[in-house]
Amino acid sequence: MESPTWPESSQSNRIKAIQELTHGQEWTNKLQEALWCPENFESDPTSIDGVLVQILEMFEKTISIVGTSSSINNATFDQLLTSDLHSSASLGKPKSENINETPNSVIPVKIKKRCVKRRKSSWTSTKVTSDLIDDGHAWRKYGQKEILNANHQRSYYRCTYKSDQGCLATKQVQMIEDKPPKYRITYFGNHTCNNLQRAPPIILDSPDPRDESIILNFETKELIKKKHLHPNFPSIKQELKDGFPSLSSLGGNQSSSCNNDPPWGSFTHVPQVPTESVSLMSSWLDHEEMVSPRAYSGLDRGDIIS
DNA sequence: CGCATTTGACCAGC
DNA sequence: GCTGGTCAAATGCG
Repeated sequence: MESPTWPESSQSNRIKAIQELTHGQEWTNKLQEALWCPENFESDPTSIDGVLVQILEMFEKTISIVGTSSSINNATFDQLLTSDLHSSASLGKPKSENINETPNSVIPVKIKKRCVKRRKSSWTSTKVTSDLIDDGHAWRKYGQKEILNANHQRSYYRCTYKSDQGCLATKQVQMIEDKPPKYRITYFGNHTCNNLQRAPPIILDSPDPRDESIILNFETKELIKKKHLHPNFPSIKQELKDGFPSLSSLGGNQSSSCNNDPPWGSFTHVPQVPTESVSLMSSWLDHEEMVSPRAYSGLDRGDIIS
């Protein structure tokens, strides 16, 4: 993404924002170290809380800085957020639809069904989890495939509101281990659909429910100690087929939210004693084009695509 | 009847 | 040509 043009009056704000983001990156690295090498923090577990607080403060400062900048109004910001989505949406249109714009061409459905455009580079987030819990979004399964060198099939999900609101968010669920069950969940794209309900927090792989964990609430900036799964989580139907559970309940016909937050909604759950690899903040912080103050501020961007 | 899932086929990228 | 991602008809379910 090309960097926006910043008027001189906003140049200082830009510098401040970059400084805050740089600090945030440092704190995120510390958090990553805490997740991957918890033994380094055993002597002072509260330091993890401190790191989280620092990250939250970074977000708050950056949001306020950018928010006061007159160089980017809402329309520009929305355009920056969705430009790639719009382009990919147009690219992803079935070939037949484009052809239909040409009056003289009539293609039999069976001959040329569609034009499948693969995503090239979009916002992604990957996590490994042993719990197939609801991530707060409504997903519809649209495919399942055997993957080479994988013991289990991979399931493909897209946002339920894709047809309604053009939301292009998708995710893939791949079982990578049987015992204990372990799944790699990869999210693609940001939710652009508009759903008023908030997403419940995502629980990142906490195989042992007795584990004491922290919920990071991006809205209230509260650190919530928890002992159990979030009460809002529905129980997961364990419909096993070929050793792979149906994720229908995970996808959520329940009161799921489909707002424009990152897939983990407004909460991020950080196990204090991670037992599995987690690629979370670092993965989406790497995609600078997706780092958006409004994405964190919980503002509704549902009217971006209509 | 409407919506979600299943599954074979199609298609792009490598 | 192979592989993975997506489509869409068929099917199932509430």
